[in-house]
Amino acid sequence: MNKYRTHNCNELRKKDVGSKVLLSGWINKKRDHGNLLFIDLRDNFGITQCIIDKENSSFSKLEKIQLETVIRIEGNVVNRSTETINKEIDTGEVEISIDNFKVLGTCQELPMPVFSDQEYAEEIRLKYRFLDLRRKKIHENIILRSKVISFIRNEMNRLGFLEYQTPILTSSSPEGARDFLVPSRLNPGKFYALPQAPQQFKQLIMVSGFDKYFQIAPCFRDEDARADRSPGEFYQLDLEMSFVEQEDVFNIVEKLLVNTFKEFSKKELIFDKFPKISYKDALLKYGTDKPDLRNPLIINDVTEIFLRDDVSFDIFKKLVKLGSNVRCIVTKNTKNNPRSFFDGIDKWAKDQGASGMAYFTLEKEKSISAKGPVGKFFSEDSLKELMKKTNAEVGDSIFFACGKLKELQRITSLARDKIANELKLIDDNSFAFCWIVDYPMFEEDEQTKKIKFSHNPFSMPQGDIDKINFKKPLEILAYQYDIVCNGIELSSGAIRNHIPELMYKLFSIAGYEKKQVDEKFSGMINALSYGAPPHGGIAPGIDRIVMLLANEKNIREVTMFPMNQNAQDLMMNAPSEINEDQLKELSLSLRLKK
RNA sequence: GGGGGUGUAGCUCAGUUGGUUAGAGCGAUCGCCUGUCACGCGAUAGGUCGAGGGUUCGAGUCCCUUCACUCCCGCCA
Repeated sequence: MNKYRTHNCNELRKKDVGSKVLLSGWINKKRDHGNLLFIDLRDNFGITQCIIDKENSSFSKLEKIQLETVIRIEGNVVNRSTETINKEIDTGEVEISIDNFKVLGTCQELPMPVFSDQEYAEEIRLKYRFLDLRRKKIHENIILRSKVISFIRNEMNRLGFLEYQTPILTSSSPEGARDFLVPSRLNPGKFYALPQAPQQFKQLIMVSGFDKYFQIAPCFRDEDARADRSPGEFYQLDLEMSFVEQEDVFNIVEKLLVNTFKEFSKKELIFDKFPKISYKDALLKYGTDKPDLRNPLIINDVTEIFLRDDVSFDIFKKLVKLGSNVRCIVTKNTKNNPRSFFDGIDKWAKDQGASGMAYFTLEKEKSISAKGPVGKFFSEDSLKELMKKTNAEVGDSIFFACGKLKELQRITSLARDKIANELKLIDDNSFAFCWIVDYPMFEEDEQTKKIKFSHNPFSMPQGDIDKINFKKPLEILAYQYDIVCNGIELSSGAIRNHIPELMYKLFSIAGYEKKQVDEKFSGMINALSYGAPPHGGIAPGIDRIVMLLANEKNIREVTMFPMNQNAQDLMMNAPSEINEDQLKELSLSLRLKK
């Protein structure tokens, strides 16, 4: 018999009454009645109430013991009387009458309570993460994460994928995020980079003939954190397939995600078959390439209305002449909303750095008119035209924003969320997935005006290769796609370019000479020259999937040992200084800014 | 790099227009209590009001600087 326990803390039931048991766990809570003491003993599995009275010689020792001390309890399982049954816990019909106990791990006064639903400052949670992780919600999140990963592994195997590991110490790549660098002792002055993703390796795996690859892969990017973005490291379900087209990847990933989300969440999936939205359409209708499709509001471009002579809204008209656009959001049947709702949106838009949002409500008595501060500037004809363009009806309201395209997209996208939240149009009990497709291969760098890759340089351009017009690179679309769920970007992927000549051609447009490509991507370009299969893949973010399933807004709530926003591990004190000998061995010297 | 928010007891927070000795709940310590499950009751200890400077007769409160945490922008193929 194990010397610590015969049962865990969630095991004992009515049928066990009368048996002698050993339980080990943490003291979750004590209720001391002076002559009678209740102890809630907790472990990973649950809670069991234990009880001892003054007759017992251990009573006074147990009475003094700190919460969160680890003890072993020896006692008898006894029935609880009907009125003392606790339905909140699985073991609530019984309790342990304590014979004796033993301290297995002492506990000092706690820096933060474990048994509490209170929220704590992250600083203290991260410093004492081992205490924080004992708390119910986050403990369950981490277990969920494990189960999700294990489920995904099984599904991938079932779908014919095999898991292969790829190197953690690899080479720095010029495109993309900032690399984490690791100095090489054996090669003074040279550095490894931690992989931003196993992108090149998974393509090499395809060239090596393995057909279907996946990996729950750690990825490292030295970029600033966000609520949904860990600094430093995160995990992707990295996958790649040979001899596939875009649709083949879509079919596999849709199946996988639908199964995973149905397995682990009770929320409704609005679409089993994910709608496909082109990048261009997404920016117009939603102002962003990661739209929340639970939100029914749609953005319309109505710039043309402001070129009409019977519209006299001069502020917008002037801006339109100077190259601005006007876009609007229609809210259904909001004619009776209070003035404060409309002004609130306008004020909010100003707080977001926009020049505000104009609005009016469509009304009809004898003729159609617009009611609101700027309503008088619109003729009935122009209103009819507007209604036709936007599907607005009498009783609806329209919010307008005017600006240069990028800024306009930003503010209308935010406004779409804001207005929908105000009107409670978003059903939080559902998941809305979509594909964003047809990303442009290239884009213009706003500052340098140079052409650069807009996403992944290894993506395959769309269309017949012989007919691609390289003279107009900004018009070339790529077989590049993203998955978005509830406004969160879950993954991006592509059909890859496996043709070396085409690769050189595309890199030359982005300003790389053949020699540079050979140097920087020698492994890849070399491999593509020795018989590469057409291939493609995608890499859904594991942390974000678990975040959605756990209904959390912050990625640290589903990460066991996260770093803080400044990329520091407060528990392990990383990063830390290293000594002179270590530096010397690596042929490094520090040049710190003062 | 930039913008917003927060910082008061071990933890979560209150603290009015600048005005006497900075408070509460939880936790800790001590005492009382035999059926609780957020047990109850009483007492005690516990404070560089993030730090530095300034204004003032007087600063937790106003001003300046700075630090930490957090959210956002930039960044993240």
